[in-house]
Amino acid sequence: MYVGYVLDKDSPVYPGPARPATLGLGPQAYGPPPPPSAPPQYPDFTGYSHVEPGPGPPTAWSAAFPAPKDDWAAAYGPGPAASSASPAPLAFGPPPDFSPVPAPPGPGPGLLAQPLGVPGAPSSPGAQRRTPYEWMRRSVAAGGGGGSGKTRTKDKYRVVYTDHQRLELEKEFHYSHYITIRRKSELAANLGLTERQVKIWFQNRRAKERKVNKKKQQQQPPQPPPPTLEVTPTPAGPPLGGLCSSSASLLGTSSPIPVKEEYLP
DNA sequence: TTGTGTTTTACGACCTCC
DNA sequence: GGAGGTCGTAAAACACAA
Repeated sequence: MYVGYVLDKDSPVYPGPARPATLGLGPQAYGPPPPPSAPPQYPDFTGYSHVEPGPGPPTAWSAAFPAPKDDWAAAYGPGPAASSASPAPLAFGPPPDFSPVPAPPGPGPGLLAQPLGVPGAPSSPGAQRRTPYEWMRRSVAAGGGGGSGKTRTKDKYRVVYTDHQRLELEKEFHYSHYITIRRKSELAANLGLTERQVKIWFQNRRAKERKVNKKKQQQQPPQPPPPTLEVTPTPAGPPLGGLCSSSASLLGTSSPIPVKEEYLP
């Protein structure tokens, strides 16, 4: 959907493999559909401990992508095996405005200051409390399954993404709930995933977001509907309609959607 | 150790848009 | 027709209580 739009607008967006940090674009402006991303909307996004693979000893990151998926290799071509050889995944970092949540106190600057775990031991086995970010502690599980190319028709159809894969996906999702084609390609290449996986991850992530918001709404006491609700025109059907409807619930704001700079003429 | 509940990948069906 | 959207669901992975 909106392929042409995205493609047309996509080419000049990212001159390099990474989103230019100098763009200074807000989350709301990224992506053709109205990204329902707004800093206050993600109280559960408490920041990520960005485990930088860096030049240090190899972590689960490099071991998680031994080879491109067999059954996807034909459809998607050779996988980005270089993802394990270069720190490219980290070439794109959160934009300067990507700091909706105050970084927890601790060493290191910025959003990702809180250490996920010791590099090389990203699973924090000592952690007892089950947090919403439990996935941050279990990257090792993906070492055997990550990128193994199992499908539902095979013996093991589900793989577990590494912490770093999820981290980058979450960062991208936090930046925009809808990913452009170009960003999807970049992300897939950088993370050693297929574009299909990235797309499905975003779909599932949006579903999760809707589920969480729905639960929150159910937990909140019933509130009288706003007086303007009945006159609010319903946009076209899905995906825009569903998108907007979900976005409305997500955003809860009536502020006009700013047009991202890159999409301006 | 096992049972149970939750979360995470992955897919299919169906829809809209170009 | 193809792409991607939501929605529902299957099943693996995981956490936790008993």
